Amino acid sequence: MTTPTTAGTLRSRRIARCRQRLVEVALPAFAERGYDAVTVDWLCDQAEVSKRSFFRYFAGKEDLALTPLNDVWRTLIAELDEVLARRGPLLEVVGDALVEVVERMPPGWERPAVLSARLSGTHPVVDAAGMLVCERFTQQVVDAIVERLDGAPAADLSARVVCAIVVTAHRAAVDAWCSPPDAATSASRAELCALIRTSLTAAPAALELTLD
Amino acid sequence: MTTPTTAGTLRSRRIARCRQRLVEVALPAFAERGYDAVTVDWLCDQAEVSKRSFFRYFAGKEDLALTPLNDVWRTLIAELDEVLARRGPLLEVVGDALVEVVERMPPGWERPAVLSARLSGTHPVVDAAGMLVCERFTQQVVDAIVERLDGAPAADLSARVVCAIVVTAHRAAVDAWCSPPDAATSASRAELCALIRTSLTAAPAALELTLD
DNA sequence: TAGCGAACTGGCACTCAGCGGCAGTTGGCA
DNA sequence: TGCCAACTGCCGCTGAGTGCCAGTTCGCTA
Repeated sequence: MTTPTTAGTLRSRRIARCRQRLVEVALPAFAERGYDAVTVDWLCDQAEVSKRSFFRYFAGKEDLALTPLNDVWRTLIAELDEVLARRGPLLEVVGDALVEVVERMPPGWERPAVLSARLSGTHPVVDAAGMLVCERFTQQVVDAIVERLDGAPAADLSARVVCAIVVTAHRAAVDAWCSPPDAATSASRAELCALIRTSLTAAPAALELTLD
Repeated sequence: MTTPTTAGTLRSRRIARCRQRLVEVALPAFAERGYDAVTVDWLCDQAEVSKRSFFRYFAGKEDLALTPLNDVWRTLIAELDEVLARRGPLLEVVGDALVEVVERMPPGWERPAVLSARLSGTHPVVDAAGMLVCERFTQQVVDAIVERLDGAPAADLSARVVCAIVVTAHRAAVDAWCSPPDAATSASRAELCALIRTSLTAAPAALELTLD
């Protein structure tokens, strides 16, 4: 679903399968019975994984709930070096890279992603965990940019602001994407990519927004 | 510290004093012995408040840890109607309002605020809780703006982006403000306000940041 | 292809955050 | 003065997350 099960050693594939099994059990369960009503113990029972292992695979219950969405950011982080080697306005470079990563998510990613996004919208605890991952992403970008544009004044702040805009555009796009009632079955990733692109291009105009 | 103890009914003043006592005990303890090492039970013991009441006064341990910083956002939220009645670019309006709120925080606010900010920098759990409050702020602004500029295209997204920039500028300013080793005793609120203003005016230039 | 070492695993018991229920208290107000 | 509603403390519970350790499984090397 979120990690191809056909690469690496036997061991790492087994882990990937376990993680995947947990995600597959968890997200529909969260949607049907409620996030709080589904306990980690129950999930472990269902997926036949010990609780101890659960916390080796996931940083916590929220991490599990956000796996599909977080995978996007984690992939982006992993590819940062390559991304930041490109030329052009940072906002475009990062924004484009984000869209590309979404386009490359494994087949079948959409359905859990929608469930994950909805959970994030309704459960602040989950939402917060998602923001944390975005924050980690921002930190990486800032570090890389500061090192790269060593002398530039306020490169640090600029990088932060750019990331904030990208993250905001992404959030807005995902919100819109997952809200139609039939999104879980019909939302396409092309749609999401289009939404992200629209938000990204519309974002700079926000600075002109004036009251009265 | 964070709420004047001289207003409202006897009852509400008692509550305010309890909250304050807890904050006063907690923040230094977190700083000295570590956030995780200080348990809620211990804090309740020290402040002579039952655990049950603790969770009536605070949304959780992180909420307590962030009280000084969160108070800023909560005040801003409370005054939103008045703030959004002003004229001018939204970014300026909201940014200015934020600075004004900081300026009006009660005397002695600085020291716990610094401790709070440091905690937020070192403990992701705390940081996440802080972002959640900012998110709540953003949501309020978005709702108000959408209602106000009913017809405007993408008013929703624009409001989000503006808030994201304000929040980012604030974060950057607070980071810089609390990092000198002697900040806990010497950091002044004028300094913080200046930092926020600088970040806010520098932020729009981020859109121009270009690689190579 | 045997076997060694490292990495992983499950199980158990534990800590701690946070909540629900309830009976007792307190303060606001008529 | 006395009533009512809001608040309080206490008890016990659930569930997330961790530390420990002995057992196993896999990958690698000879």
